[in-house]
Amino acid sequence: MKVTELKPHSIVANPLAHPTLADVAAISGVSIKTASRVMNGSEQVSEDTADKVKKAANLVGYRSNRIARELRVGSLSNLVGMVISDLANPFYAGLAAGAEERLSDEGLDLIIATARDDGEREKNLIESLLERRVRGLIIVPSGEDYSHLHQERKRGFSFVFVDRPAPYLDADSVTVDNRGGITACLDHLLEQGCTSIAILADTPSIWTASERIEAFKQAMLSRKLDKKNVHIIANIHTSEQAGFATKKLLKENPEVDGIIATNDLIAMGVGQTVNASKLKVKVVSFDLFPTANLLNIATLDHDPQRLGRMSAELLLKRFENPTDRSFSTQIMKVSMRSNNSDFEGTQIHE
Amino acid sequence: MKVTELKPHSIVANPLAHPTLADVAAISGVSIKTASRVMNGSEQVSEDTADKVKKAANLVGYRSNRIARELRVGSLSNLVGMVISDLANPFYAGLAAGAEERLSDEGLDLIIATARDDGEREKNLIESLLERRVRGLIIVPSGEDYSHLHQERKRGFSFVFVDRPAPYLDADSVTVDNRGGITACLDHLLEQGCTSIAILADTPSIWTASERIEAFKQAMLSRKLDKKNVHIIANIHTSEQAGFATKKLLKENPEVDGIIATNDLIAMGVGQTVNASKLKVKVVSFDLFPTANLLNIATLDHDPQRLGRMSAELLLKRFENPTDRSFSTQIMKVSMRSNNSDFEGTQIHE
DNA sequence: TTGTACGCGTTATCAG
DNA sequence: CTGATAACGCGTACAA
Repeated sequence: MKVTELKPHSIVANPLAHPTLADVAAISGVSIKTASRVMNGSEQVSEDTADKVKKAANLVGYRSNRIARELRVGSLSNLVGMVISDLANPFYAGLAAGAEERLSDEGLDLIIATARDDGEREKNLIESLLERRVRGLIIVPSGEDYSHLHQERKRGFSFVFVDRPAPYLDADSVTVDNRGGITACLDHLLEQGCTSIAILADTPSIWTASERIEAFKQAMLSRKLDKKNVHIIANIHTSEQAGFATKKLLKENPEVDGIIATNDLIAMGVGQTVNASKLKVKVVSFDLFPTANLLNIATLDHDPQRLGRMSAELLLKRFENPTDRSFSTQIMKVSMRSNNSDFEGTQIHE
Repeated sequence: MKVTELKPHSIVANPLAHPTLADVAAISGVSIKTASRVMNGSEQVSEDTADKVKKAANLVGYRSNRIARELRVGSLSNLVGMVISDLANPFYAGLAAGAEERLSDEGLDLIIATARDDGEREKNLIESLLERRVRGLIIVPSGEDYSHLHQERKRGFSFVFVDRPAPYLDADSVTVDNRGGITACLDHLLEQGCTSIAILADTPSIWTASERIEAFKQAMLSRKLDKKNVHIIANIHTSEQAGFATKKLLKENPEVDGIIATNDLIAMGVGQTVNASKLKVKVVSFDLFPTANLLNIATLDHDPQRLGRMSAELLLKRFENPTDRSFSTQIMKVSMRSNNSDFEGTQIHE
C-alpha cells in the first residue's frame, strides 16, 4: 500500500481550502486516479477500495471542483452571463426571472450584473464575464457602440441582445414590436371613442422611447388624426414626473380623453393622477404590470418574463450553431391584453 | 529568438476556443511568462517586447482566463452565490438587487439561483454553487434542515441566511424584527381609531408567517384587544387569494375597520379589494412595495434592498474572519414609514 | 483493478 | 530583462 504524500496545501495544512482528490487519496491510501474513479461512479474499482475512498471523502467533506474540471480541453462552462441596467426594476427582474427559469432547465446557471445605465460600467462587466469564460451573454444594452465585441462574435461567442438591438454589432436580438404595439394602443383608444390623445414617453435618446414615439407619429397620420388633437410629451423618467406631466396636460388641455403611457413606470404615474382627478380619461399602457387593473388601465400583453424566456431560447439555439453568420433578429409581437381582471369579482356592494 | 510551438488546441486549430497566453506568446515570439508579464502590467519588460506582445494580444483578441488564474494556490474566487425562491417576486428581486449592488462595489459578482420553494432543489443548487467554489453563499432558506452544511461551515465557508434563520445550522443570519414590526402595524391601526382588526398571512409553516401571526397574538393581548374584535386569516399565497379573503371577511364582518397584510403580495390583494369596495377600512402592510401609496396603504420601512445590502455586508464581514465560531444573528429593526406620498401634489381639482 | 504521465491556462520561483 | 519549470485540481490515455 502506497500512501500518497500530503502536499503542503492539503486540508491538513490549510483547513480553509476545500479538500481535494489528493486529500481523499492520501487518507484512503490509494492513487488520485482511483479516488477520482470512485467519485465519478466507480467504474472498475474493487468494492473494498471504493468503500475506503467513499469513507475518506465523506470524512473530509470532499466536493468535486467544477472549476478545475471545466478547465480541461474543450469542456464548456455552464455559466451564462446577463447584463441589465437595474435588478430592482420590475421589468428587468422579470426578464432575468424568465431567462433564469429557461436556462436552469438546461442545467445552466445565470450570473447577473447590473450596468446602472452606465455604458462604461457595462463594458467592464461584459469584459469581466468574458474573462470568466461564460458560455454566452444576454445583454440589455445600455451602451452606444458594441463594435468592440466584433472579434468575440466572429470567433463564435454567443451573444443575445434584448429589448433593443446592439449598435454596431451583428448579433442575435429579441426586441418587442414597438410599432405594432403602439398602433394597437392607439386603435384601442380610438375604439373607445377618444378624440384627443396624448402620449407620454421617456427620453428619445432611449431607443425604445424613440421607437414608440415615431410609431405613434406614423400611426397618427395613417389614422388621420389631426395634429391639434395630439400631444407628445417626452423626457419622463419616473412615475412622479409622469404624474405631474399628466396633471399639467389635463389642466391645460381639458379636451384630452385618451393617454398612452409608453412604459410601466409612466403608466403608474398617469393612472394615479387620472384616477384622482375623476376625469373620464382612458389610459392604455405599453407594459403589463401588476396593479394595472386596479388603475383601470388597459395594457398590451408585453410580459418581461416572456421576453426573458425568448432570449434564453435564442441563446440556446445559438449554442448549437455558434459560428453561423446569419443572425436572428426576433421581434416579439404584442397585442392588447384580454381584460381578464383578476379581481373583477371582488367588488363589494352594500 | 525562439518561437513557442503552436499546440494542437491553439486558436489556429480551434477558432472557437478563446486565445491563450500561449497563442499570444507564439505569435509575438516570446515565452509564455513574458507574455504574461506584459498582460499583467509590464513589470520589467523591455518596451519593444511589450509592444510586440500587446500587438499580438490585440490581433487575436486575447483575454485573460480568470478560471485558470483562480485555480492557483490559495487564490479566492470573486463569485458569490445567492439562493432565493423566485426572482420574479419583487421582494426577492429587491433583495438580490441590494446584495448585488453592495457586492459589486467590492468587485464580487453574484450568481443567482432560484429554488422555487423546493427544499430538494435548493439543496442541489447549494451543492452546485459549492462545486463552483463560490466565495460565499447568501441564502433565503426554503428547506427544513441545513445540518448537511455543518462541515462546510466548520471548515470556514461563509454562509449568510436571510429573512429566516437556517434550521439546524449555526451560521450568520439577518432577519427582520417581525414581532416589533407587527406590533407597530397594530399600534398604527389603533392610533387611527380602528376597533376591529384582521390580519392576513401566508401558511404558518412559513417561518415569517408564523412569527408574524404569533407576534400579533401577543400584541393583541398586551393591547387588551378582545378576541371578538380580531380575525386571523392564514394560508394566503397570492394577491388573488388575498382579494377573495378580504371580500369574504368584509362581507361577513362589516365591523372590521383595520387590516394588517403580512407581506407585499397580500397587501396588493387587500388594497385592491378595499379600494374597490369604497369602505373606510385602514390597511397597513408589513412590506414596503412600489404601489403602496397608490393603494392608500401604510407600510413599515421594510425595504428588501436594505435587507439585501445588510446580508452582503454581513458576508463581507464574515470573509474577514471565516473561522470565527461566534455567529451574528442580526435583526433588522423596522418601524412605520413616514408617509411621504410621492403623489400627494397631483390631485386635480376642477 | 490500479497507477503514471500529461494537459488545461495561468502565475511564482528561480535560474540565466 | 527573459525563460524553463512546477504547481493549482481534475480527467484522459496509456501502462502495469
